[in-house]
This record gives sequence, structure tokens and C-alpha cells, in this order.
Amino acid sequence: MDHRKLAERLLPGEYPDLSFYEEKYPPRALPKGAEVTRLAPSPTGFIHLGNLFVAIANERIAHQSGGILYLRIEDTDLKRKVEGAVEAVKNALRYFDVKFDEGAEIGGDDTYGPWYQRSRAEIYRAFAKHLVAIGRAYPCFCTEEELSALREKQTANKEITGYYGKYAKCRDLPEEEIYRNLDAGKPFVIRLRSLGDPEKKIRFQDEIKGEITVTENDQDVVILKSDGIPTYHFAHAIDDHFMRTTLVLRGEEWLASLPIHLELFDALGFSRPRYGHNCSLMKQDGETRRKLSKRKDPELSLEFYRKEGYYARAVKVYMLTLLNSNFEEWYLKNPDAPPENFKFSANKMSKSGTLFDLDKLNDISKNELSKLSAAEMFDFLQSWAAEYGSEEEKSRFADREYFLKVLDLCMGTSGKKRRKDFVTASQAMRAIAYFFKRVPREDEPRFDEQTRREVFEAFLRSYCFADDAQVWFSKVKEVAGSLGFAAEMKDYKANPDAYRGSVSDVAELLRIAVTGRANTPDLYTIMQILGEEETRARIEGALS
RNA sequence: GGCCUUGUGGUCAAGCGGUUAAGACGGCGCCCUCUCACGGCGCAAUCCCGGGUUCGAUUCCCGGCAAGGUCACCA
Repeated sequence: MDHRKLAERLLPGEYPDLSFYEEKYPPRALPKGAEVTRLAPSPTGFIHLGNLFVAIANERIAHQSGGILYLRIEDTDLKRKVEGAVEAVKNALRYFDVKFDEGAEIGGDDTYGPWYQRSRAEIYRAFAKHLVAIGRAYPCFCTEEELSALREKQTANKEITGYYGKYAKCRDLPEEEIYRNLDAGKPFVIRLRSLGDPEKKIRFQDEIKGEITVTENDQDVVILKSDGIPTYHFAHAIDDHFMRTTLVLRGEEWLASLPIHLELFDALGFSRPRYGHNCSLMKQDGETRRKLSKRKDPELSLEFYRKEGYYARAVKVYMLTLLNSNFEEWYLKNPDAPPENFKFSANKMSKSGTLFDLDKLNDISKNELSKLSAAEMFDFLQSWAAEYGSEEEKSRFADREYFLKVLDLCMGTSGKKRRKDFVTASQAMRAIAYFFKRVPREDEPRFDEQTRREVFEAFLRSYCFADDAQVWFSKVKEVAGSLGFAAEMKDYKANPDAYRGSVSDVAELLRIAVTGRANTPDLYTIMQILGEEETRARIEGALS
């Protein structure tokens, strides 16, 4: 069999000598230890938390080592292509602080491009041709029907499915038959001629999982599809070699095809990159858990977090705590340090699937937001509202001074103790709504109409806007005392039956009248912010 | 089913031959307190199972079991 002749027939035309590519994409001039990592999504435009999870790990490893993170688009399957997807992915990741140095639509150094696999057809074909020419690849004329029939037969016989060994029908087709098929214009794919033995185990050092055992590949996998476009596996080997990736950090779902990739790198004569396979983010699904999926979990799309108004840094911090087991402890000790200062390491990444925990994210969000100044919070809320807020919410930002007073109170920015009332932008906007409009009562008063009337009238009689907090509160106590409520909590606790209630009950009635809720920050300050007129109006309104 | 990976409280997890088995989230209780939030204190709750090895196994070995991943001209 003349392999060179076959190669020429299969992939006719002049292709550059292979050394041309080695020179065109030389090893990167980077300091020792610098890692080149990448993100290689297919352009569906849909990106969820699981993608962000790996993205952050890749970003940290590249940038903390003084290396490069690039974005490659795996658009070899046109069925998956969605318009505007690359922009969407880029924007979503940028919001969460994942910045690329090079890649599709990034505008960095283009030496190692093009970044869309469809634009790299020539390179793949040159190497496919080479593999055919050296006898490591061959054309396969099997139809989809034949292949699925084969699969069914194998399944029925409880054999391993696939195109391998004795089942690789086209592997050793007589030369005349190959050319007869070609002459007849039969469509074909190009398959790798695997030399692997599935009985042989390979020990492999995974950057995350440590030492793992894999079986040699013996599948004659398709490397070039009938339309001349490479499969993922083939494109991966060529791209990660020529883009000079040092560490392929990807989801665990790729572990099963690692043997294929290993054989491909070897067949092509490329040195292998290091690999790290990280566990996927799981979701509780009834009794069991499963990895996050695009189809089933739209609520875990990144868009969901932006809509809710999660603070980007909080999401990042949460991802980091899941990603590196010692991050949380470090962050607890260095609460004010930028998370980027943490020394991230691949081997500290979790080996088992992690359940996503919204409670934990919410807790981190509270803490992160409580670190902001009132002005920073204002900016954050405003930019969120601009995109996702209602008209009424957007209008609240007109009076900046007023808004800042509200935030100052609700965040405790001028007090000794910080409050942690805010979790997300949308929740914060709801929580402060009563400062901007009269809201429907959320909590029901626990005393009857008559009692409330007495309390409100007594309060209104003595209320004076100019009072300071202490005087204000002593007046509330007086109101309480005069109506049979205990003015001092201690008295009430000592003898609850002697009173109708306590000052706290009186305060609660006033609080509900003014804000619609039983729980708010300091009532005195709320009244000061609302102003005398509005305060009186609300209490009077509660009487009718 | 084959192959691979992983099994420490409800969740994320530290520990990897001898520990009262850290810590965080959540839950519960108490304190602080005009309510809430903050803060402080405390409680409940964990080493998948069975065999070895060992004076001693959560930790090492073997075997189960369970969960997850994967078996395409998708990535």
C-alpha cells in the first residue's frame, strides 16, 4: 500500500511542510514556570456556573504564574453555533473577573491564532494528511447505519462498543477497494489507526487527581469528519500543541477520552501538555445528584446571577472556596486582601463532585457587600438597576444624597458595627423600598385596633423631629409607660403578666406603621431620613 | 454492562497510623438589644460496609457497596 499516494488522493493539494507550523507557532517566550491555559467553549452562547468554575481555576493558574489565558472557540460542530455567542461568553466571564490575554475577539497578541477552529482547517488537514502518509490514519467508508448496526450488535453480545480491532472494517481495506470507493464518490471520514492495547494500563499523573490509571486507547477514532472538519479530539491535540498550552485544565467528563488524546499526541509527535481534570459542580436532583447541565439547569446560567444582582466578587470568592480547599481559611485570616493574592494550586482542587450551595453563596455575598462603602454600594445598585431594575427602582437614584443616607443606615457604615442586610442587588432594592414609597404592610401588628390607636396618638403628641435619638427613645418609653406597657425590658421580663407588653412592642407597632415591617434598622434614624412630615403621615395613615 | 473517578456531620471540608476528628454554611438555644442585622457564647450532627496489616486504623491493603463520569462523523 502506497500511503503517500493515498494521502494525496484523500487530501489533494500542497500543504506546508510540517516544520512550517513548528516555526510559525514557536514555543512561547515566557518566564520559567509560567502556565499557558485556555478556555475552549463551543459557541452555544450558553454559559453556566460550571463553566465559570473551570474558567476561574484556569485564570488563576495562568495569571498568578505570569502566564497566558486564552480563549479558543471550538466551532467544529455547526449545529451548535449560535449568533453572538462569543460576545456573550466573553461578557459573562468579564463580569466575573475572568480576563483573557489572547483569543477570539480579545484583541491581544494574535501570533497563535486563528482562534476559531473553523479557520484552522488547513492545519488540521495538513496533519491528517501526514498521518495517512505514514500509515497512522486511513479512510473509512462506513455509513451511519452500518455503525449503529455494529453498535447494536456489540451491545447485544455484551462487547465493548466502537470501531476497533476486528470491528474496524475499513482499517485494512484492500487498496483497489479504497480507490473504487473513492472513484464512486463515496463519502468518507479519516480515522486514526490505533496501536493501543486495552489490556495495558497506563499510570498517569493528573494535576488534580494525582496518580490515576487509564487504559490504552484502541479505538480507531474519527479525526476528520466527512466534511473535512476535525473532531474535538484531533483539534484538541493540534491546537493545544501549537497554541503552546502547558496545562489543560478541564472538566472531569474528559477523563474518559484522555487515552485517545494521549495516543494522538504521541502519533503526531507532539510532547504532551500536563492535564488536570476537575470535578464538576453538582446539583441535587431529587434523591440523587448530577452534574450541572445546560439543558436541565437554566437557573444556574450566569445570567441568573446577574439578574438577581449577585455581586461579582462574591460569586468569585465562592467559586474559589469550592475550588481550593484552603482558600476559605486563608480568606478568613485575610478578609481585606484581594482574593487574587491567594496562592492557588491545582493539587488543592477537590477530587470529588461538589454540590452547589446557595446558602453558602448568600452568606459570602452578605460579607462581601458589607465591605463596601455606601458610595460603592450606590454604584453597584445603580448599575444593576440600569439593566434589570423596574422604572420605580431606577428613579430612586435621582437623589443621591438621600440614597446614601439610606445606605449608610442600612449598612452601618458610620456606626461601630457593620450591618449585613444585603445579599443581592435585587434583594437590597426590595429591602429599602419603604424609604422611597409607602409599601404594603408585610408584617401584621400583634395588637388590636384600639391599642394601636392609643399608641400612635400618644406618640404623635410627643414626637418632635428635632429630638436626638436618646430623647426620642425616652419619649417612646414614656408612651409605653403611660399606656400600661413596661418602659424597661428588665421590668417586663421580671414580671410579664403585669404589663400589656413592653417598649419593644410599642416600637414594633410604630415600626410597622412607618415601614410596613416588624424588622428594620434603627427606627429613629428611619424617621429622621423620611422627615417629619412623611413620618407623621405614615403613622396617621396607619390609624385609618 | 465495560472502563475511569470519588466516598469524613444536611452542605463545603481539614486531618492521612495514636486528635476531645479543625473550621465555614445551614439548623437549634442563650446573651446583647426598641425589632432586625451585627457581634459573643453554646448545642445537635460525620469518618460507606466487611475483612485484613498493626499494640493501635478515619488514615495503609484487599473485597464489597454506593454515587458520579464516559462509552458519536457532540464538544
